[in-house]
Amino acid sequence: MPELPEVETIARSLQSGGRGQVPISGKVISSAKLTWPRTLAEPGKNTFLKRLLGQRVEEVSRRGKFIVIRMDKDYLLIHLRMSGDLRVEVEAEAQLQPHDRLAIHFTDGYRLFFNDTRKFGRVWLVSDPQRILGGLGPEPLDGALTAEDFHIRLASRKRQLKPLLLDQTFMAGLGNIYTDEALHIAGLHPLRRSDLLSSDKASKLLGVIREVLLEGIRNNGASIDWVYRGGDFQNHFRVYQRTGKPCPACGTPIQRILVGQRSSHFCPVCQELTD
DNA sequence: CCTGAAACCTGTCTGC
DNA sequence: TGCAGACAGGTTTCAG
Repeated sequence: MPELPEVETIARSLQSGGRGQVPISGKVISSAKLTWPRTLAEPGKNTFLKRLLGQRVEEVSRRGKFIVIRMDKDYLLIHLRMSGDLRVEVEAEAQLQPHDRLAIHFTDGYRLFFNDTRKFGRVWLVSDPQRILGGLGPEPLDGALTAEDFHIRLASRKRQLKPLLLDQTFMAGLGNIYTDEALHIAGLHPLRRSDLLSSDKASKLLGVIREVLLEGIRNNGASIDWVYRGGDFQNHFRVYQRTGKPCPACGTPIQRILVGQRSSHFCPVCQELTD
């Protein structure tokens, strides 16, 4: 499900509340239940359950599409992949729901549930988060990433734009929705080659990526289908899942093609392959 | 290095 | 109605 804005929304709600969530910082873990063992990337189940006990949650943040839970001894890293979600409930109301894969119990009676219909999500318990997160590309919203840097990074590869933007080692956080939306606003075809973009176009693209991500965060992310409720960005899609509907800029019907096995939605007039 | 296909999963929707 | 097939927010791995 989630891309950067959805993961950011979830991380913020666990850190500071909001979205009907109770913050978990300061809570101490008293036990945990793993109902789908493959959810655990590392360490093994027994070590995981033992090492979690007694750890105090210090801070919840985000890196790329990972939720980063810093505790007093270790880090809990959670990747929601396609259908994962997190929720906090008080003990009196807390019940295992269908597709709950992991429940973490706190000493004050609250519980954190990891729910993941499609079972693609993964959890790591590590002392050094960089070992897992170190390969990620820059954060798109990090001001340290300049337009010039971005242009150089684009030019150093010979890739189709769409798959390159989805590559988390190139840039961390973009997924199928926000990439399609950004390419549309930037007026760039998803199959355009990365190394042939002018520095103006590259600069424009970075600016648009930031706009779209910030718009997503402002709307608490996008809620589609049965997964992840509470977001509103799905009502602002310009091209994503709007095949055949008019382009908001020129009225031409939106087209859908497969690029790297992912649906890509674009306007054939606003996003010409050649320019 | 780049691209495409397959795999990992469950659920929903469409068309015959 | 039933059932096959396509498709869904992501990533990894392998073949060419």
